[in-house]
Amino acid sequence: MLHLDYRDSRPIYEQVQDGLRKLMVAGVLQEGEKLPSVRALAGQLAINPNTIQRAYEALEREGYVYSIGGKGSFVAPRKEVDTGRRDELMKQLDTCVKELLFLGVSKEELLRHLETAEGGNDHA
Amino acid sequence: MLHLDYRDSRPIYEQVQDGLRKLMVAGVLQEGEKLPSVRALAGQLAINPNTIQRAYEALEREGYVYSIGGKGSFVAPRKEVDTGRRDELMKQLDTCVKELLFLGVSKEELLRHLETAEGGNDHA
Amino acid sequence: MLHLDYRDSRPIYEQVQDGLRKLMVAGVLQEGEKLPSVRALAGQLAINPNTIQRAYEALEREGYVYSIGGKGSFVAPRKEVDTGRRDELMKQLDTCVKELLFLGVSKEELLRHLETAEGGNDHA
Amino acid sequence: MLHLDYRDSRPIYEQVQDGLRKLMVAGVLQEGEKLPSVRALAGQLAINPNTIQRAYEALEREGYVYSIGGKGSFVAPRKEVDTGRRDELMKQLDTCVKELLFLGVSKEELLRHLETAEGGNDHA
DNA sequence: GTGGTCTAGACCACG
DNA sequence: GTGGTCTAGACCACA
Repeated sequence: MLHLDYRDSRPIYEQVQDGLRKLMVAGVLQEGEKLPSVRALAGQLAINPNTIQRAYEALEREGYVYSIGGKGSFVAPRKEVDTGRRDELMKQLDTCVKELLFLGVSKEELLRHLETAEGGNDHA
Repeated sequence: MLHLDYRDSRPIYEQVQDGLRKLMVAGVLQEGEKLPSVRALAGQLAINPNTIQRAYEALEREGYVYSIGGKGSFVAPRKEVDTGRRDELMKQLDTCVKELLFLGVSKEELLRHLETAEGGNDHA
Repeated sequence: MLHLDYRDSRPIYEQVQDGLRKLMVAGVLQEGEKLPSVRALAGQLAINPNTIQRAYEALEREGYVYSIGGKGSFVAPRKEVDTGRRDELMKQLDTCVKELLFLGVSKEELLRHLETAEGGNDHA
Repeated sequence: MLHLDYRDSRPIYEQVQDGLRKLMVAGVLQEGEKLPSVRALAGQLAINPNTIQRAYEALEREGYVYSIGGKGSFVAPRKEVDTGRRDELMKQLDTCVKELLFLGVSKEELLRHLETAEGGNDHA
């Protein structure tokens, strides 16, 4: 379910964080749904529980997840995601597009990509 | 010319790498143009030459720059930029757009952003 | 009457404790008034009676509440609130104000805030 | 320099975080000044470096501190402290004042406290 | 049983 | 030498 690459320079906890975020964005993990327990996911990915914990904490700070001690961690309503996250993504989008245009990708191809991207989440 | 932020969490060599790449994307550094020598740039930015060297090497691996032993480093034709770089950017764009849509940003707003982004490079 | 947020990081018993204290401070629960029984409140909030019990005990330690075995818990006269509580609040106020001033909030703004805050309790 | 209370319910890393923040607010640690290294402070307080690290991370997220890998952690300019921190303090101030008034502390005494509080930082 | 905290000790990237 | 990451294993508060 979650892909880890130990040769990647990005830390493991960040890969877990990004992977889980993607699952939520894709709708695989739905609002209110319980994430695997820290220990369970750690076992499944064969990494240390502390590392998973760290990923969960980061997601909680982003507003993607909320944790209830003794109960588990759950997918938060998307409305509660930190607005700073949106700004960050916008900036990233900008840099990305500029370089792609520079590299010769046509605006049409980018637009086509935008259309394709929208599948995967059924805006409640 | 190049802005370094020592308080940024990103390592210096990466800031140099990204900064130079942006200059090339923006057309400030044009194809075939010679980059400043490692020692010159290091002196100008008051940092260790090793750090500059590392940035140049990374840009060369990306295909943005080519080196001629004893002559220096030069801006490569954009056609020679590693295709992996383009793919990576495309993937990043995709992830970015998906998450933004998920967060409630309208497709119209994204399109508007796309139009705005294209300014800055006036090439064929 | 009492708002519980299961997604809050604060434990439930503390939310109950703070919630009841606020009701007393606001004058909704008046001196001598009987608090709901542990079992009744637990039922109403759909939580474990132990959790309510713990909140009541904490309020009693603070002096906000006194219990009469077999009769229930009652709102204490405000004069009987533990002086330690007052000192603690004073210290907290101090720290708070110092940091706000440090962060550039003007003394005038703080005073304005002070005036606004006093509404809500109409006692001698 | 920093007081730790193991019997306090608040976690150690939070006590360290609050303690350092107070030192910065009081002007004991000035803008740009280097904080003790993670290991040094850990040794001095006789606690684990990871715990200190966590406090530093939290302060960095608040904007009170910035870290440069391999160099150390430094006091950030106060202008860069997260605005959310200010809001949080304002809310805390409000609750505090309301309860103090309820407990019979006169408005005059609170005002006197406000005047007293301002010593300790020489707004550059 | 869960998340949250803490310890002890290790390795790495950075400059 | 520094901060950053990770592991292994422990204990606690909560409900």
